[in-house]
Amino acid sequence: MTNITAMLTALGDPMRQSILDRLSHGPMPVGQLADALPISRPAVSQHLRVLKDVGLVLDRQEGTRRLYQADPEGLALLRAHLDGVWVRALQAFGDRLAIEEEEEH
Amino acid sequence: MTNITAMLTALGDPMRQSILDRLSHGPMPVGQLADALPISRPAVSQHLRVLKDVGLVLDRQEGTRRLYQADPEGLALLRAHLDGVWVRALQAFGDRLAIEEEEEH
DNA sequence: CGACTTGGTAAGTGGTAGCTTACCGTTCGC
DNA sequence: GCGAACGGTAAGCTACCACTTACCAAGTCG
Repeated sequence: MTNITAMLTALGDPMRQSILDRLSHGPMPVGQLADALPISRPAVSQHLRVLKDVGLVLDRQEGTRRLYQADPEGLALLRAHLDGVWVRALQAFGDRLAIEEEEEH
Repeated sequence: MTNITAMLTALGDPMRQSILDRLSHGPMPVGQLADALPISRPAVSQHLRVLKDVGLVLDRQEGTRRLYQADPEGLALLRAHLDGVWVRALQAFGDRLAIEEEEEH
């Protein structure tokens, strides 16, 4: 299981998508996330754990609070992978069009 | 539920990730996918249905077979979204570094 | 020290996602 | 037309995942 697979699997949950999206705007403590979401604080903690384990989120202690934020490095990896898939799909798509073109004559 | 959310949720399953990855290399019939994967053909059909519903996969009838392939357009949407998240995270990350720099003096 | 804030962990539960087998529809070649 | 190849759908089962409540640990401030 590569990192990318784990990342995509982690992002399979809409709540985690929402959390990562919010954290991409800047650091946020757990409580504040829980206030903005329709789930309990422990649930948010569990989601953050998952996101952290796969490298999509960073955290640091700040007094009694713990600030989480999106990890640009992890996102870069995911982005690069998806880019590869997209490029290949585009290539395959273009190839097919070329073949059809060929067949018309 | 936007398309992007649905796409990410669909990609939450490793088997679907594998399927989309294979389809990015070119069109493939259902049976061939099932042969290459450790699940039954109906299971593959169900996954393809999900991927198609969210716009990540295209299909066309070809005689008795049905060819599936990755949809470059859908992938482009997903790519663009992830790009946005990444850019924001990078921005937020840079901002924080700048503040720390400031505080040192 | 002692109260309060903040958050991670444990245990338990309900819902659902993914799988299988069985069945049926469609297309092609003889 | 008939049989074979190919694939979608139905029904049912199991396992896991997201959630909740309850509890505990750590830091802060009076």
